[in-house]
Amino acid sequence: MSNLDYKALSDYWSKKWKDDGIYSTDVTRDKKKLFLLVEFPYPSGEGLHVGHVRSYTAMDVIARKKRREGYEVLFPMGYDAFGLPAENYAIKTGIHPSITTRKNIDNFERQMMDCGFSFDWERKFETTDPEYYKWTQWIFLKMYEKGLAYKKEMPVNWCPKDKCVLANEEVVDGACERCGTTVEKKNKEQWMLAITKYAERLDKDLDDTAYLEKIKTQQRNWIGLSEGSEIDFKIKSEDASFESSFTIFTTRADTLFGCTYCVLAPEQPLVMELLSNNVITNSSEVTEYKDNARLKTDIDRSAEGKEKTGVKLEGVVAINPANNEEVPVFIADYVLPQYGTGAIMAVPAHDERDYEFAKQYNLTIKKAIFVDDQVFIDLVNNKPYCGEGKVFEEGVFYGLTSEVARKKITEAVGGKIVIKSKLRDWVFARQRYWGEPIPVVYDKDGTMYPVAESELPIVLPMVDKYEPTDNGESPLAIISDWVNVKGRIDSTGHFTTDDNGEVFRRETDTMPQWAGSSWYFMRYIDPRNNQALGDKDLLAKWLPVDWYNGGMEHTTLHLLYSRFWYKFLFDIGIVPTSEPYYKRTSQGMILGAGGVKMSKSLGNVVNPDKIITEYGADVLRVYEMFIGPFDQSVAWDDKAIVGVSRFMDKVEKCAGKVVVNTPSLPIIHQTIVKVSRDIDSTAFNTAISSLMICVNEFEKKDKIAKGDFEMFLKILAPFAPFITEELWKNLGYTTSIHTSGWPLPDESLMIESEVTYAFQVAGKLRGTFITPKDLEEEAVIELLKTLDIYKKYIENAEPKKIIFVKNRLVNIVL
RNA sequence: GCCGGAGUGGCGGAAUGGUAGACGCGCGCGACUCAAAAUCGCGUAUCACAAGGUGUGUGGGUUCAAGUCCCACCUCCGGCACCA
Repeated sequence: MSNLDYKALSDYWSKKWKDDGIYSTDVTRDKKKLFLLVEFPYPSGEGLHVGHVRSYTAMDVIARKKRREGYEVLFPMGYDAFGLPAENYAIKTGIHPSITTRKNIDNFERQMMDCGFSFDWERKFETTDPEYYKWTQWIFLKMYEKGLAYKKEMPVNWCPKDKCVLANEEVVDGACERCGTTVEKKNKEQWMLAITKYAERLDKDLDDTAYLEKIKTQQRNWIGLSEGSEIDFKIKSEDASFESSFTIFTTRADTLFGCTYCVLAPEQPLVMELLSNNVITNSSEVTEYKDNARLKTDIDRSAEGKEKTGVKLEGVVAINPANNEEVPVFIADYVLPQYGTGAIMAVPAHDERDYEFAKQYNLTIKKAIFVDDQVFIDLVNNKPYCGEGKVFEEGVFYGLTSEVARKKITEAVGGKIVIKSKLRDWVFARQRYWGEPIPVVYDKDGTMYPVAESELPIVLPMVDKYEPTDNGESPLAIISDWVNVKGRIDSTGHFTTDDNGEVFRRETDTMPQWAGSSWYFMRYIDPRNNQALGDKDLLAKWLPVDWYNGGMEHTTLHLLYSRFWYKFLFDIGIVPTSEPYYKRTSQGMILGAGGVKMSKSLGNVVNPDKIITEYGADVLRVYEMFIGPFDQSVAWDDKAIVGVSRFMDKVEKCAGKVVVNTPSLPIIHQTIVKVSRDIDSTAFNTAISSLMICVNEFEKKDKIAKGDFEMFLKILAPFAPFITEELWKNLGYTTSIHTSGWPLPDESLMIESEVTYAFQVAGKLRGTFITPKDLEEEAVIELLKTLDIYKKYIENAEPKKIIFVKNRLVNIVL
């Protein structure tokens, strides 16, 4: 066991580093900048998770190395402190969320200090600070000004337990992401952010980033761009007394000739129009189906899976613009109102879903495409042919490939090529207390006005009750001296408070938790600025973030949302680039023993405090870096920690063998090369492995050169900041190891004088032999021929071919 | 169904096309000890007494040489999913 008192070590050095400010960033300094970011935590009552430690240690290692390579590194930390758990806790206990949050933050901070992360704590802030959310509200106002924030009556996802509206992204398999309650549909007037306006850029601009490929792919899938055609269909009553039209969206305009019916989403406005014009002869049936669809939750609607339902609109027909054929029109809930135009042309011969529906309702199936006999074969086999082909219809399009036909046919029928996205606008409001107030007011007629910038921040008032009201309004709604505010509307249409003015009513919805985290990284650059969200020159200098590491679970929500906000801020001239993060990486999850998810119910959650108490923070850090490939999920293994603990003990022991006058070993120079390269490529596990190999070599020696050991400590320091600092001090240094230069290997000392060759016969390994390094082929073969292994396998046979790879192998083909 | 990622000892995992299993855990034997723990040393893919053979999910292929490259599959994990 070690002689070191880890607790005392960590307390001493944490304080010293803080006092000396060795990790603080001078953002104005004229040095090469590097902005490294990790996701700031939500300060839950559970405290720091070993998953946080994995992510934070990894970037801490990078930060420590880069500082010592001469970069001005910005590596900050803060807290994403608004959110439901604190509020739900308040409902249960009556304790104000700010109190719970404060307590949790203090605990998180203590834990992060214990871990020795080299954050610049001077830049810390919380999203719940009014000086911070002032700027969250300010961004909202700017979005409102540009028409990107708007209110809309719409069916929203409603969690009956949390009494709260959820974003689509927060609904997982039809249930509330947080509490698992089945989500209901409810019509509400909602604040929305028009993220869909940025869909194309959010996809395209990924090209300019260095995100991990899987992160790009996941974002692209989520955004779901597809290029297709919008084509108008006429619709009329059978007696031609009524005429109208609708637009369909299709990616397969090449199959337009195979359209044998059309389908509208039940929610399509045209359906209402047809009903109110009394042109549908089975209106009661249609109305019933429509009402049913509206009540269904998304999960009911899709859970029916393969069974498709729909109702024919009797009394009307649509006209296929390609051939002027009359086709029937249906409403069916397999057509989604929010995607495309909420209306489709159905081509059962070439689309799975249309085919299935056509079979069910006995509709005509007409082929529009051929590929040799494939289409025929498929249709006989009871399945549609959904691939590409050539146009089958006689006439000007005959024989055109799908790709060409899509354009030509779209053109011919007066349609247009468009790009659609699966993305929906972001529901940007919660009827809850613990969030940023939305900075708008309403007059007595209900007309809405944004507040003037000078009014910001709109501070969240203290309340006594946190329970949302039964009609789903925020508890803020009953704080009358906050909700009702006297003021006037200025010449620009903005509200300012004025005791002599009229009474207005504040918006009582608050922003979702994603708001504060959508721009937090920018604030670190200039965290105390009260004139702007950040000094323009400093933002220009420090943005974008060079490297952002975080969890895969944030790929489609936080990452997308923050990219959207950032692009908006770019458009209004606040930030210098259109992408916020240059590089994005993601650590794998840490699972419990046996590879199952850590959870309280399974009782397999590892508390970092416990590990630190038992082994010290250095061991925890090194273990988490050694545990497995950084980007892969790994199972926690209590037993394996002792290996790391032994390693640290060996390092300490080696310190006792340090002498001045003994030659440098090649291994240390090789290790410097390996560790440097591995840190840069996030191969932390192999970096630790090579450090272990190096110590094992040291151990075998009676004496270790002081220079060698110093270099060793220097490259171990990013991983194990406490012990290395202590041993460094013991070597007689008075300045921190963490401010020392990153060591460079001595190439001339790095090279071993001998190499081991593999000896192969016809590709099979038959032995090894040792030669001086860098011998030429002739000399090596010469030497080989004198050896027993050569005589044994080759004897007097004449080699057909000799493969020689210098310093590696000789392969003799007979 | 679509899109990603991964399959290597008892386990976590290493391997610019060039000695597969580094490093660590575990296990076995030994040293130290009255004893145990800790520590140190040696060993540890597999079949075989041995010579030698076989081995990186499966089947093919390219190559002097394949865990690595190519083709066809299988399994597991993650994401998306009636997206027209």
